[in-house]
Amino acid sequence: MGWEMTDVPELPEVETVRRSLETLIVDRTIRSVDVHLNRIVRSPTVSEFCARLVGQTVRGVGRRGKYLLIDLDTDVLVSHLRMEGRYGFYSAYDPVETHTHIVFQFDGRTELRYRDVRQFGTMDLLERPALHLLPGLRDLGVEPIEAGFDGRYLMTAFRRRRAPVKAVLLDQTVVAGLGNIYVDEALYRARVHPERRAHTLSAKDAAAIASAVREVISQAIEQGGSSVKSYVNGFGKPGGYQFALQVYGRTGQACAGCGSSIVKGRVAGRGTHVCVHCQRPPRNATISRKSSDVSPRRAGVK
DNA sequence: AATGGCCTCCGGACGC
DNA sequence: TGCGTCCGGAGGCCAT
Repeated sequence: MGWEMTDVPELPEVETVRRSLETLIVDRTIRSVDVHLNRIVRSPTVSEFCARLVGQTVRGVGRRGKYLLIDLDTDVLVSHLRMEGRYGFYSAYDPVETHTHIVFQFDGRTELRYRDVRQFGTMDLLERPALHLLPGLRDLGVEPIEAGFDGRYLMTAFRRRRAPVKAVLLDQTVVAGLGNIYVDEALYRARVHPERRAHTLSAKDAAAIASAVREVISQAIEQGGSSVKSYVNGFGKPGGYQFALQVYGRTGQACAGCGSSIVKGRVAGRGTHVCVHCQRPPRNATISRKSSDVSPRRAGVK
């Protein structure tokens, strides 16, 4: 696993976790719950969280955007991995790894463990009818790989937004589940510079972005995502999509299309990877050909 | 009122 | 080695 990448679970990685969990925990009954780090549990109180979970059986595992939805008898456990949350399925005798914050014990000496180095992940336990009230989950926009997400939909969102297109694509109320990696990848494939103001984009740009998003996300799902960190040990194979990445993490390397160097800068407060030759910078762009002449900090030479 | 941008949470990685 | 800085998803806050 020497090719483990430092990245954050986005839709494809969460979907990969969902599929793994589905095979591992559906039909299992929770016998006890240990919470070692209270901050992960946002609602209800930690004691109620544990008490209500005990005795419930997992009926299914869903996903909406980057949220995992663990369906129980009467409740739904809503889990967001944020930066580095991950699940693992273990024997109760397996040594407990560092940063293990929550443990769900099942029958037969098996456990689902939640680990999270950054401690940013969250869990909420809600009764099923209250699911649509949870802030964040409640406000999500369309799923990028479902009907309704297309150039026209994006154009409607773009028209009223003056922010950089990257910021709009990262806005979960517009599209659910995109994060830094796949936005950079999709914009590269659509040949749109991330600093373009959304409202200046043409319908053609919006259509190109929509199809690039769909393509990147569906291919990443097929490959099991590109985040090794979010896999479920033993089952979900490590993702393979990192080998398909064209710009993310390739600072200083050659663009596959034109051979010029991939440049890294900052847009919407995020590290942003661009081929300034294939993605024409708008006027006043901070990531432009000029800035690309300044030597990159590190060429990822292998 | 809605929008955009900045700050916060945290600790590992990295630079000096 | 030791210390400071950086990084980021989403929620909170504030200015416009």
